[in-house]
Amino acid sequence: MERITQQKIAIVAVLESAESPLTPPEILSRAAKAVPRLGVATVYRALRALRKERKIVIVEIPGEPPRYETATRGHHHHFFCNGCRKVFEIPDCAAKWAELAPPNFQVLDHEIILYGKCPNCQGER
Amino acid sequence: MERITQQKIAIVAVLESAESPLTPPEILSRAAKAVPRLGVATVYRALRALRKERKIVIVEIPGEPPRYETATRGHHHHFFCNGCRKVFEIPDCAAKWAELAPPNFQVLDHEIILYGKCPNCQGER
DNA sequence: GTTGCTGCAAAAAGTTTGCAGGACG
DNA sequence: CGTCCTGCAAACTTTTTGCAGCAAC
Repeated sequence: MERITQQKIAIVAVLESAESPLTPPEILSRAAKAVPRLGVATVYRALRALRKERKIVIVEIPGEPPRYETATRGHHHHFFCNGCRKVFEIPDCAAKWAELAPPNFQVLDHEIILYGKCPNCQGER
Repeated sequence: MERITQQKIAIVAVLESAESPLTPPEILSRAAKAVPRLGVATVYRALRALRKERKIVIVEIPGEPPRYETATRGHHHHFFCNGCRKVFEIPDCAAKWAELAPPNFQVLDHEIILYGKCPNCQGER
């Protein structure tokens, strides 16, 4: 049903070797090194397909363009640096967020984003 | 510097009387009842101005279009119902999220979103 | 050899901007 | 009455779609 193409291979490889989540244009320019004639449409189609296969995950931070990362990192959340505008991973998530919801609300999932300054950006701006 | 216009008055009134955060098209159609010739551009410009004045706040939920709500509700977070796709307010936020960040990261703000089923949508789908 | 995937270009959706005229203070 | 704001249309940005040819199985 789903074919394994050079384009998808390249996109997954790019995300695997990325130090942080990437935007579609970033993915395109990096993957184009392996597949020169790669186009935007293919990137978007591949991202959608890979997401459906649960191979990658979308990272959406308010006010920022959508980014993507591999799904091989397990459950975690993100820290967004207001200085360098990079996304960092927050390793674990010890919590019972369900308790925050009002009674009778069934909590199935959650998303947490922290904002601040990463070690390199403290004291600036 | 900032003028008080009929358009902004109408937009704020719409958001004040809204039961949940609204998208720009929703704001436009509701505010147009008070200001018939209201256009999209004005809505976007007013939303930006009101946001700069800290009168309203943007609510961004991954996979959903941006929504806006009045800033008069104090610090809180949101619950997104996977059934009816409506946004609910989570009253308070008892937290020490700062502890989640890795050492040397300075946490200045945070965002939490819960996903699940609201009371009306449980048992469906 | 099929059939799904790709690349290109055009289209859609959402948001921003330029400009002439009108409303606010 | 000067200036900021508005409405309209056009421009932009980001993502999606149509279609002929190509590549995966």
